[in-house]
Amino acid sequence: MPELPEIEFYRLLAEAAALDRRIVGVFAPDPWFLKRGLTAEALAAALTGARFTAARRIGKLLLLDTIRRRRPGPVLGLRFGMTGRLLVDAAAGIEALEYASARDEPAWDRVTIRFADRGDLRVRDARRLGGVELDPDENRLGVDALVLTPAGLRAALGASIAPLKARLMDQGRVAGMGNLLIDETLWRAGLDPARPAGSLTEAERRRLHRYLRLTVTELMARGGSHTGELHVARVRGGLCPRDGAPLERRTVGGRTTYSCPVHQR
DNA sequence: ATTGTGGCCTGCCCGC
DNA sequence: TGCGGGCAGGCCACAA
Repeated sequence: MPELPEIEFYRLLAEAAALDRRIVGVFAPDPWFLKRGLTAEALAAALTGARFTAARRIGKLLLLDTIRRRRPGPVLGLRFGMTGRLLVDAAAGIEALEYASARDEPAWDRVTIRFADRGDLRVRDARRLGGVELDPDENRLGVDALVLTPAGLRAALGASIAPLKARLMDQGRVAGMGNLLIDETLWRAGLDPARPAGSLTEAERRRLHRYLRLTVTELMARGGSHTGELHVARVRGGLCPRDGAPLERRTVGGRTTYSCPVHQR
């Protein structure tokens, strides 16, 4: 599913292929996909005649800045939920998206933004868990996981008694981490996802910070959040790839969680 | 304020 | 072969 690495790929795709092209139309046939009262008409009115000037990302939120007649326009916010993909000129933003259908139906295009040169940018989302909005509140998101500092991590964890995993999933604290990425990170860092977030020692926090950055950047290089070492064993009855112990399968922070009871403490 | 829970949405896969 | 149910999870509303 799209987590930070996938959205960063989408950002790069948009940056490379969607900027500075004049928008001539918007096709948004699914009202459900338009958030915060946005309508297809309002979206078309906001974007027609405009161009994208920059592709930014905070966590899993992709932001496309616009300009029209030299004046800054609204920011287009794209969320991809679990099965969303970004397509520019019908080229896939990412080849194989975990849990996404093997099929690839144009009927799943929830928003299509057409450019004057006949190309287009689309959000294709089978399960409709993503969404589109104008001028999303960027302040609701915490620090992006890729630029999180040790001090930022300490602040994000605080003295909370909530499970470590739940705190890392909270997009208002740390933006960009999803279920797979967090399981992989905590598995590498040797930390129990159910540990109270505030119970980490200074050394453990440092270790978590190091592995968090390491895991995100490495999975980006490997091709996405589903390419981790833990991932292959992330099935019922799976064994820890590090020490061979049967992995524990639990719900932590409301999410199915796999962890190793031997080396994750 | 913090923490936890359930529902949304749909495709897929398993078991009968 | 068809079908029902469980499951996937990012995000949000809501409850305690």
